[in-house]
Amino acid sequence: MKLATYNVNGINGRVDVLLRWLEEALPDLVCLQELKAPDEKFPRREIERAGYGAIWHGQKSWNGVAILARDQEPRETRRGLPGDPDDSHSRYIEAAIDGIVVGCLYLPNGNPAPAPKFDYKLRWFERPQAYAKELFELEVPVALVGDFNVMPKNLGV
DNA sequence: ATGGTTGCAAGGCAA
Repeated sequence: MKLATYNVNGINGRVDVLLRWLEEALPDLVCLQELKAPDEKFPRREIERAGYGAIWHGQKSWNGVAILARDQEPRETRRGLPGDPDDSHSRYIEAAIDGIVVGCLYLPNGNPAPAPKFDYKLRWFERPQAYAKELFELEVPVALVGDFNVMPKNLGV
């Protein structure tokens, strides 16, 4: 299985490139971030025509995530992470496809640091970590994919 | 120290 992730920075501004890439790369599963479009403006038809089923969690102007599956419909298992009912950002969507649970994540950028936005990022980070433990305990195949906005170590810059 | 880019959407924000 070929699983890909792509921060599109605007699904409608990038849809031609996305379709060309789907045709060339033929990924089985695609996690998209930064749709920057509300649900009703997701280019469902174009993506269907390219041979992909899709689920999406959009938002006007910012954020927004989607999962595409080649020749099938992703079965949505969750939208939004547990732990904060007031979270209005569309940053997580999850589906079951071919016996795998696929989580598509777009973690806050958090720049600049230090600043309130960075604090927000660190707080937000707690929920995917807690939820990942829940998923792990299910002992089913899971792929958590997306734009984590994180580096493996401090470069000291 | 400043200017440098892009997308959304209609001015400024987020990245």
